[in-house]
Amino acid sequence: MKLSTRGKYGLYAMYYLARHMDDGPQSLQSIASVGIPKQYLEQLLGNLRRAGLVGSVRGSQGGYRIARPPGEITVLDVIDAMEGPLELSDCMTDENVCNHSLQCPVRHVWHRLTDSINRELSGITLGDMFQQPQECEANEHDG
Amino acid sequence: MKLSTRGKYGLYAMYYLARHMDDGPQSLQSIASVGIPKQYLEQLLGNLRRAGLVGSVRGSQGGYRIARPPGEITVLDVIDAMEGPLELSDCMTDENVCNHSLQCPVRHVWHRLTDSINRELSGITLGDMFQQPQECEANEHDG
DNA sequence: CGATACCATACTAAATTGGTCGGGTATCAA
DNA sequence: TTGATACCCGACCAATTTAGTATGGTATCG
Repeated sequence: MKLSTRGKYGLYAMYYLARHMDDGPQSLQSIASVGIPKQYLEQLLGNLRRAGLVGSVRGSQGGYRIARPPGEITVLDVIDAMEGPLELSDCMTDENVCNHSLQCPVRHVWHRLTDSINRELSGITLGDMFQQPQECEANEHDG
Repeated sequence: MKLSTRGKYGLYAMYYLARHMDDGPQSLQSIASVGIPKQYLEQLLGNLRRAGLVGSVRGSQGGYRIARPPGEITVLDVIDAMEGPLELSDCMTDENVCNHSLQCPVRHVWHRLTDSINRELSGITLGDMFQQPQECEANEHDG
């Protein structure tokens, strides 16, 4: 069971924008400098923009900025935008995959797990992440 | 964010074996009858066997049986056996992916989420699942 | 010995992941 | 108006994973 790197990259990017929210629009180049492939990040920022989490300014001196205060954006918002909504199994959303859905004990477990994950992630905002003060690189450097 | 069907199938199989623990070894055929492709399930049961969650009896009249009482097997045991241990990101296990791992706010979020998931899943046993009494088919039928 | 049933490995098609590429469009500044 | 900057967008790609299939083997019972 793994998350894709999209969630991680998206969270890095949002955290970066949260920390630079008073510095004007941040270029893709500068956001990518934490260690994310630039053209890949561009796609990911498109998702964040369409989800309403960041705004963008085109043209020279343009870039991205966070759309709401860091305390009003949760980690769940970011992960949902990057990886799509949490759907542990088809039987959670597709009514006719299973003919006893509502009584299914497996489905019941999935439901509990879904709630638990959503509760945890919606309880952490980008602002909360500032409690852990250090910057972080997205991937390896030598040294 | 999705789980593979392996976790679901594995949980179906374990639940079935838990309910038939006093009926002697259950053949692959009979376990598969809840709606899991037989040869695929065979692989999955191999994982459960190697994880020590089920025992098998070869030969005629053989089959699989649950290795411990249902109250002593958690959903986490099953999911771990089927999908491998929960590893949300490489940076959780690989020390040199990120050079500021311990201070990384993203890593901190991943850590909280990992704990939350493991806590939830280890708090549910196969025995607990009997509280939801109905059998359930693993996939679609007509009707 | 032969039917039953588990064991093991290899193979496959389709989907997903983690990018890359190439060309567009908006904006600013000279 | 032109050119540089920088976002926008869809297509493409290799590698991996997923969800099975196929095939042959091995153990056990009767």
